[in-house]
Amino acid sequence: MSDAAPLIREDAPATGPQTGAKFNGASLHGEVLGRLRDYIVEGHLSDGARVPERQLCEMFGVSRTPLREALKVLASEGVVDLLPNRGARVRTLNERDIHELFDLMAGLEALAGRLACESITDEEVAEIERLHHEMYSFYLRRDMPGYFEANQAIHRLIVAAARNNALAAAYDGYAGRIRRIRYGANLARKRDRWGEAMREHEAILDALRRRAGVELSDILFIHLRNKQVAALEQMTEPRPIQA
Amino acid sequence: MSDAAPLIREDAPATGPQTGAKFNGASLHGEVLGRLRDYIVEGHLSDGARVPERQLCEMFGVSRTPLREALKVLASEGVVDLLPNRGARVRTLNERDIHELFDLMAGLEALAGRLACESITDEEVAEIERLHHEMYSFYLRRDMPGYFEANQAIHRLIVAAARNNALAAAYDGYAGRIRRIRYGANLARKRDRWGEAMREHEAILDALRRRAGVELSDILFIHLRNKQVAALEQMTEPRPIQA
DNA sequence: GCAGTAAATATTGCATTCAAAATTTTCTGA
DNA sequence: TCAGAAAATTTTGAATGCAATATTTACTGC
Repeated sequence: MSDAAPLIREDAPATGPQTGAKFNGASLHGEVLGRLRDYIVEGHLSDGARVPERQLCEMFGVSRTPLREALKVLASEGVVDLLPNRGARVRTLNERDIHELFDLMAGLEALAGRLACESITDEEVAEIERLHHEMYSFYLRRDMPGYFEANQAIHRLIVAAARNNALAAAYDGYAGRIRRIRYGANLARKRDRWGEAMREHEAILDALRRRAGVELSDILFIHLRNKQVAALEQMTEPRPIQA
Repeated sequence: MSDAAPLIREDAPATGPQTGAKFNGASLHGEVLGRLRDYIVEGHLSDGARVPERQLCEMFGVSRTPLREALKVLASEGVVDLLPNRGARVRTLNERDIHELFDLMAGLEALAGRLACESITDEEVAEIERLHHEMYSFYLRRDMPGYFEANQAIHRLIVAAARNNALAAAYDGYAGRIRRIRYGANLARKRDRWGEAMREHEAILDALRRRAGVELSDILFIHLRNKQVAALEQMTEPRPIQA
């Protein structure tokens, strides 16, 4: 099992390098949390499978303590379920969960839009306008990845303009959980839905320019609801995400 | 060190009895999490004070492992901050934090109202009506605690009627964090604000009856914004909560 | 064969241990 | 007396140990 040396963990499998700046590397717990969340959200432990504690420890090159701490946090985030004396199980999102999360995100973005109108600067609006035009040209060129990126950037800017860290944190958290589904939804974007989305974005930009908070809020909600429909269609139709 | 008997831990200080049914007693971690969160949110560790790990362990009668697991979760909830190698610090809510949380709650309730209108049953509306009238009579009698209770119940029912567990979980989480401030806000409710709140509640009920989602959403948001103003006034005016 | 049970194994939850910080206390020399 | 350094102490972060519970495997009687 364990030979003597490896405590130093410089040889730990794939721990150091690829971690980038993304995870809180200050503590093992922080790093393991980030990596494990990604690992699970990315679907590597698909299905309601038992989370193999020991195995993950070896994989991350840490002891069970920080791993288990990370699991508690993931449980509180709803990423895994904790069964008494039976460990953690991956909580796979069923259609209803996705529906709920999309609605919640829609509500958060609607809120962000409303708040943003209260304090967004002309410069920020200009930046969003710029991104909007960029996105539009991606649309004309049928460049999905580019479009997706610009789209995300706009939504992020709106959330940032809301000047509410608690909201931003909540938004990021949920966005992380459904990012795979969102991406899938965009991949399968049908031509007509795409055009519709562009038109909605026109309305978003317009409301933002006028600082029409309530209106923007409503448009954003509907916009995300429509995206949800597309995502759910994509989810059920082709294949259940992981075959 | 360990003689045979004491593992049973029936003599653990103040662990068993007062735990009530509130916390997830299935695991020590779950119980400690609930109790520690309460302990902190109730203000027993006020100010940005260092969280005394050892002391809390004794107090809860557990080892550091479950306590530290709980701390990680509380950190992810924003209740404490984790300083590398320097432990956890109570994160005290400044005025801005409270403003942010109130706005976020307002957004969540606005969402709940909108969703509720999509699927609330006549029975549920009737129950809310009943509570509304109850609340009104508390208002007439100037019975603050009773009013507060009925008020909370109405808001909870609206969230429940949204049929969105993710939303409900988020709502409960944030509500827990600011419950002390909310209570304070209600205690200090000025006569005129109270009457205003009642009128807003009339409008809420009316919109709910008509299943006017967008309208209800807007009323709820404004209602909570007004409550926020009252809360912040109360917060800054009298004294900073803990002397 | 195979349902049902008992032994063997693995996993879990928590306590304990230990090295590396951080903090506090004690010393030192103006 | 007191600023600054050194030593002692405490606290932290993480690994390891251990009893209790689950799970798997091996066995028994049909």
